[in-house]
Amino acid sequence: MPELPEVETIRNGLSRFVLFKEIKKLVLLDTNLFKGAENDLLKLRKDEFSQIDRLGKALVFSFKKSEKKMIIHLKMTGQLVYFSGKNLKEQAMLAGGHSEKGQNNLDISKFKHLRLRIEFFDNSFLILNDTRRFAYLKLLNIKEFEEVSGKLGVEPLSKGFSLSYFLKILEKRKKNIKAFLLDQSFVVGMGNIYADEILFASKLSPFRSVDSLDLKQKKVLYNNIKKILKLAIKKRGTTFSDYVDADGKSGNFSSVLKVYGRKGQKCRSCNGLVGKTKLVGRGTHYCPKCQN
DNA sequence: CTCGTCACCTGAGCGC
DNA sequence: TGCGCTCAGGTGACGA
Ligand SMILES: [Zn+2]
Repeated sequence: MPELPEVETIRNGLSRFVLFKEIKKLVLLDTNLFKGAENDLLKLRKDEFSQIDRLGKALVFSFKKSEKKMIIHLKMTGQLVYFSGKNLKEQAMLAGGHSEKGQNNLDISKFKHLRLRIEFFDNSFLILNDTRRFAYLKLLNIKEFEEVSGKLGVEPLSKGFSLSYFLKILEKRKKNIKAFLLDQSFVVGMGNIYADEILFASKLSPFRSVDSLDLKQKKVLYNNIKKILKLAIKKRGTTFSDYVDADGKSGNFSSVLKVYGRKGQKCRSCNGLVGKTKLVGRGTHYCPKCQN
């Protein structure tokens, strides 16, 4: 899935294209995506998206008329792609999700796993493509939305994520440190890539438990969570090497990756090799020499 | 509480 | 070519 920096990049991209455009219809192409009543989707006709927010790794669409919130979680392979509707081959705009190799020519025929199409009256449209079909769309009323958001941890780039708060949630826990970073009920937004990168930057072994960290290490970890996520957002995510935004800029964090996906390659900080193991159910990349 | 495992799905890559 | 296996950016349920 896109992790926090990717979702933030998607949010920014989409906000430039789909806000305050009159919605024609939402065409559900895979009932796996949305389990609610399809009639609720039809009710959005002639409404408009008024705002797009990010909640952890999910996108939250608000409407001009409807009180409901539309939540889209892209999970592992979901993509949101905007098409202007004028020239399918040239004016498509990858506004989100993982880009795949050879996908820089965004002809719609390249998207083989369409799950949703949101059509606007000006003939532009947004598609949701998702190979593995883990992505979901939910339409929630305010109460349901607050229930969902209430279960999530703090936003790491918000004011609420203070050092003292971080130290507090680390207290009295024996959880594995990587499992802690991945657990969305403590701090949202980190996934497998950034957890590995943040632990490397902090010179902390992914095998450590939370209660083994001293104060200095906790501070370093805290600072790196913010630093790495901010840098990744600045680079517009790890998975956007083919992405070109409205200004024609492309960017990617993948060139900055230190350990993720670099098994067997030379560590960027020492002369050792990047190792890989399975930890808390996930492939985990680390440098055994640099991280203790 | 914390961990491991499985499930949800599909496709890519690799060894044979 | 094809088969079987492992792996993949996420998350939730279940049992030890
Ligand atoms: Zn190293």
